[in-house]
Amino acid sequence: MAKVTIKDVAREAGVSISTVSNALNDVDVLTPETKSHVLKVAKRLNYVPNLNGKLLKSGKTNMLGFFTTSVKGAYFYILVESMARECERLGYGLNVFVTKDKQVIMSNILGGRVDGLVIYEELKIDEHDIASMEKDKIKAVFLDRVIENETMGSVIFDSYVAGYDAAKYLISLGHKKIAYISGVDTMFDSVQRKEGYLAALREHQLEMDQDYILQGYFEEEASYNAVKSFLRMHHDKVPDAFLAGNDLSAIGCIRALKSEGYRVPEDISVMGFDDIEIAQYFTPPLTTVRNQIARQGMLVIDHLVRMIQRKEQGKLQKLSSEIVVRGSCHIKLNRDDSI
Amino acid sequence: MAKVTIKDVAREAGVSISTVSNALNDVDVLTPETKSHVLKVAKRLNYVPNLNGKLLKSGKTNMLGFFTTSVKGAYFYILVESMARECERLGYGLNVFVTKDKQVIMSNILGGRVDGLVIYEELKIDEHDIASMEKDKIKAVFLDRVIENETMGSVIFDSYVAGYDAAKYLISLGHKKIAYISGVDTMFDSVQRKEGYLAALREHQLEMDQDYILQGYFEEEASYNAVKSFLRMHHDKVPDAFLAGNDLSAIGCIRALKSEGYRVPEDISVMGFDDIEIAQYFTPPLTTVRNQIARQGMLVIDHLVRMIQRKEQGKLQKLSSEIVVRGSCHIKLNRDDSI
DNA sequence: TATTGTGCTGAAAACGTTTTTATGTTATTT
DNA sequence: AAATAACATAAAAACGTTTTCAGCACAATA
Repeated sequence: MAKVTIKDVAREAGVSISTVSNALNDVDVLTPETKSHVLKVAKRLNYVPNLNGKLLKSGKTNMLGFFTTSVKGAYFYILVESMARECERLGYGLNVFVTKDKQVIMSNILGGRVDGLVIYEELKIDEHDIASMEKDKIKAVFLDRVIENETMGSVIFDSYVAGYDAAKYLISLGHKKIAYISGVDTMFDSVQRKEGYLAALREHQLEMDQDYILQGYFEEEASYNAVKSFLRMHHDKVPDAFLAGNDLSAIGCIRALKSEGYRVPEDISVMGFDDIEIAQYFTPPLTTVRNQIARQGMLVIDHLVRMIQRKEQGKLQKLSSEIVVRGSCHIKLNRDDSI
Repeated sequence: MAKVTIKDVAREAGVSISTVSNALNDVDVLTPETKSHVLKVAKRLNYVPNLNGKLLKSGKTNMLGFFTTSVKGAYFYILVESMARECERLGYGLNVFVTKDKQVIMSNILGGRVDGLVIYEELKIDEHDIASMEKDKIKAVFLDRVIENETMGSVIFDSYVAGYDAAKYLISLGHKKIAYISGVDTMFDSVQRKEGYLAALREHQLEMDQDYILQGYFEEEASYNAVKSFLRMHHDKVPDAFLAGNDLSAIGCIRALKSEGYRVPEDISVMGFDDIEIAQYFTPPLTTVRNQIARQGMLVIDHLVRMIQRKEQGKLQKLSSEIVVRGSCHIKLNRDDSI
């Protein structure tokens, strides 16, 4: 690589290195003629500053990093896209690191390649890592973990409220017997959604039959099987509605219901979470709960930049979600129960 | 940021800077005791090497960059995921830059932050940029642009063959009157698909009515409208099959056909391109042509790494695609035309 | 004319590493 | 026992920048 350095430009222009640097960085101390001459030479030589040298000296990268173990799924591309847009607006570059190797991540974080970072968990950044980041005053925002200290914060979805709102919506349609297709019990969001659902039921004094909690593991197939076997075992207590832990579960559920001869939404309402792309194209189009992913991306970058530039403290932000009404739920007019 | 540097470690361990460096980098020249002592001190101080200093000196980053204007859509996450996996296997980190600012991109590329790069076009990297990259011996692989020189190559999908194969498949089902819903005429892939389709028709001496080429712009709505107005204008020559430029167009097409009273696939076959996630969930499930995206990601990284490590030349690789048979096409038994 | 002030530019230090070369010690050979 | 080889460590140079400070013209002041 026959790189042209600042030295070459200096020699070629017949000035010193510092003069070149000043010209390039708009330090207002040079004669207009000197400056324009230097710039002309730099352009002629196709000079591009070496970032490593630059950063080594200045310590600022104007780069934010997003660290994640995966980018699979619509969640990530919406998130990354919105973060990138916000970064651009604020004059930062965004840098996505996809790796499962914690060592790589930590050395990039602490090695000074980015001014701040966004972290999507799963990779077990433990207390010790957090502590050493805190000690070094690393600015970071977490996406699915609650952290709140001097230099680190979180922007998360309030899944409890989401679950609560969803259940409440089904109740408002007149449903009484609402089953839940649970996700993965080790995931925070999954648990929160279920808790929210349970809270809504409790609040309305609806029966909370243990049989009404199925295990769907956030998967279509597992949910299909769970619903199918439930229907066969419990002819006597078919629910009015199913609230599924995510849209895939809802789809599996609907397929199971159809194959057992039920119509959705005429006979039974089904509601999901996430509003995945498929949701609107499915038959029936899925009523679901949508997280404000793009909003999360925007907020996370804003928060990070404020911590960097204005030395603001880290804080916890919770995002509400919105119900997307489509065609998989139906108003239930139930004469005996009406006022 | 109270950063601990190599100097601090040296002082604390009572040895010189170079000894610390050698210990950390496994240069086999130190007494085991010295080495382990230094490592112990380094760990105790929580020392993490500054990457900028490191890179400045060594010139190697062990990082590959992916430069793109957007990551929206399933294509990107499959691609990025597979690139990341391959990078990990080969001992590189992957770094995704999402920006529309060509300046940022060029300065990162030429500024020495990555050892090599993958470029997704749209951002108009012009001949001048390419030339300066070539001069500096930058290693790069392009994803949707044909480049082949000393240090740069491409891995692209052979859309011409894909279009040809798709049309041929429809012909093999017995269809004679095959309409095409065109995409965006300025996009390379779009044009290639259509050319392939036309070639297949020509080869089988099927009629190539200009009216059979509709404009769908790769959009659902536009395709819906195009098909709808076609059907209303040309009752006399309804096609046996539609080949749509992408799956969204196919979906729009099917909706239009249904709303005009045609059944798919019983009356008319419809085929798409891309195999987007929705395709399998749509009713009817879409028969389509799938690109080997994950394969592309793998190949592109391999190629890049071979250019970097083994000084191989850049080359052009074309990826074939595969037909995914689902439920939107039907065998047409046409008595009058059979042998 | 001698002094001070002003405006540009250049020299040199610094950033945190790696790598090359130098130095000093101990072991080996003659 | 002297010369040499082998080894372990230290010192210094280098990577490409930015930045601080010194220096030099020249004009303005006394």
